[in-house]
Amino acid sequence: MTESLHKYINSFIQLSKEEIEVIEEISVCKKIKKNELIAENGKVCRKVLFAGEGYFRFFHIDSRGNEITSDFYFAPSFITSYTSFITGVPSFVNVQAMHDMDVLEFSKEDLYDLYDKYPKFERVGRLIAEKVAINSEEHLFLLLNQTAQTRYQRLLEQNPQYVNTIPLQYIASYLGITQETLSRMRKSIK
Amino acid sequence: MTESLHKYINSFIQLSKEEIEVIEEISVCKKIKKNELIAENGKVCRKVLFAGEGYFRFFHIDSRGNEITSDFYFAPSFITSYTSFITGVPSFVNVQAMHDMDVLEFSKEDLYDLYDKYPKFERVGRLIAEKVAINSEEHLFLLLNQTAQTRYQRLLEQNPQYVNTIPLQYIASYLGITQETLSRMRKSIK
DNA sequence: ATGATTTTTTGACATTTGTCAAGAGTTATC
DNA sequence: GATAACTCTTGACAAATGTCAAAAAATCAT
Repeated sequence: MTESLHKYINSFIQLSKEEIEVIEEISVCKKIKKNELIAENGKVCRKVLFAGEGYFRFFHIDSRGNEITSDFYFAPSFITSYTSFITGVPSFVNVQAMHDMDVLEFSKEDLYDLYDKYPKFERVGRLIAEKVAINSEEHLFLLLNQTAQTRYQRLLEQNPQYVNTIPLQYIASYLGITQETLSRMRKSIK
Repeated sequence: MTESLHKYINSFIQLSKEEIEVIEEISVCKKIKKNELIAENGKVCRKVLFAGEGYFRFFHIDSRGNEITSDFYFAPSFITSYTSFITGVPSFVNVQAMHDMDVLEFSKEDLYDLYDKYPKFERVGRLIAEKVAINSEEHLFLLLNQTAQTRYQRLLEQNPQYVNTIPLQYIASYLGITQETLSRMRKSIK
């Protein structure tokens, strides 16, 4: 598991032996159950997880009581309710694990300590924030510019290993359409 | 102008005299004309601007030749084609000034130098990246969860000083609807 | 395996939104 | 201040998507 984390961090910055040890020290292994919420609407999220495999779903309940899936995060990645973690405001999204899985957990305090003590980790923090920003920007761009059908096909192409296991209703709200429309769309693609 | 920049940076981190001087040294004052593109589709964006007043529009041309406004950025703020600036990939959005205005320009090289030399600026970089991420996340959330009408009213409330001067067509595509639909919506609100 | 639960598909119909075209209003320019 | 260029509104109609209800298919738990 820590193996997977190093590989991930190494994909954007080189860490020394010491730095690897330091981050290992503050990480806590956890087992997460399918459907478990790692961040919850109304609660402040004070931790970040690192997942080496599997994926997470971001969702909330809209004014009419429907669950709306706003995002999927595919491993390897850090996962948190980003806005809540950063600002300390209660999360408006729920973040849900879609599988049983092993993760590494980091507390906000430990992470901010790291930022203070090691400029290198401050940089890691910046790079990850930039990654999140770029990801959201792309998601936004796709939502505004591509039809639901194009976005669905893109999701299929980019995450073939997962997409066919995601319940249709989740994908539909992620695409901003109803389940029925997605079902019909799918049929017409074949 | 630099005055306004310090005030802005100070709103999230305290800078020393030296640090203020350093950032002044690498900033270049520029005059920007209304409608000027500060980042352009297909071109790599290697600079960040700081604007003390006014606002910018992010847009691109969709597959059918229509201009789609994907975002507005209101001063005070740093402005760039974020994804292109960070990744070095050609920008997919155009970023357009909506007024004549004065801005400060920073080159990528100078900024990255600053990151290397001063951990404090590395942190500023992180905080700004986080701000961008949070902003996109919120925009995404609104797009997926609120009706066009709610989003329009929200835009009105949050930026009353600008919204009534933004051409309707820009706002409409930002909301993901047509100009005609927005016009009818507006009528029904009154 | 079998019944229960969940997920997906389908149909009929209502509603929303888009499209196209024309006209009214506004703003800029000479 | 008249003309042109742009922006906004309106109407009639078409197309896309949503809603509700029910059936079919897939999955889960005992």
